[in-house]
Amino acid sequence: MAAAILHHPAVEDLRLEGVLHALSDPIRLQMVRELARRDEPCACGTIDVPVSKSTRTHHWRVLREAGVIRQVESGTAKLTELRREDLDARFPGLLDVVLREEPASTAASLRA
Amino acid sequence: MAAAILHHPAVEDLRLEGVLHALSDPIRLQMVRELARRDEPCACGTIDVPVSKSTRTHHWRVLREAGVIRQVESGTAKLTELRREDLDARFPGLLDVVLREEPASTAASLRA
DNA sequence: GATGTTGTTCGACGAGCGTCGTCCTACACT
DNA sequence: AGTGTAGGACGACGCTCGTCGAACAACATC
Repeated sequence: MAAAILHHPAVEDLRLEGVLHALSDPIRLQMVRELARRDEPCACGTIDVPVSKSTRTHHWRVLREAGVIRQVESGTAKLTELRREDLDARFPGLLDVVLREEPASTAASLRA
Repeated sequence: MAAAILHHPAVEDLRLEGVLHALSDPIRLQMVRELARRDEPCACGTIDVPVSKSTRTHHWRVLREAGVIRQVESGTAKLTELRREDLDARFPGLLDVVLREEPASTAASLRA
């Protein structure tokens, strides 16, 4: 791993399409929500999703390159966290929408 | 066209992933923004985007099936409008984020 | 009825995405 | 040193997506 420089887009380079696309996958949405729930940098391996290890790596990269998360290496682990401030600065309200949506709750309450 | 019944998902059936995916394409984003600017049902042919006619039809269908727009036939034309209230009810703030983003403005102002 | 306008349908094509398994690298710990 | 652990790199596979042109359908208008 050799402390490779991980590519993170600058705040002003965040593209709305990219962020929306990154968030439009169920697995990635799950990852982001779990990340938000913890509210502190954590090893990405500790967030489990029903896909293989390499697929997980792929999703983390998509999220990182879209600017949704930030990752820093720490030993063998890779600490991952949401870029809350950056996202809020660039697309105010977007993260709130995504995180407010409880998986299979709002729909049910609307139906009732 | 024979007054075919156009499929529109009910409010409670709107899925966040679907809406995000529908909005993650530059062309569709452009369509939605123009639709919002006009703020009234208008023939979808009057909104021009740099793609062919059939591609346009494709994009309108994606937006409709995701629940972003509503279309009703009127003669040979097809009146199209944003489902503002439905989107605001289901995903409060999302539409605001998408519409606030002026293409190539916020980034520039942040850079300055 | 002939022509024009609006929009759809139907393949087709290339690119990208999500997924996987396997191998590899780097650090940690005994 | 040897073993374990966290994660990446690579190649492959099938599917979906965005795109197009050509042909078609329905209505309007002359």
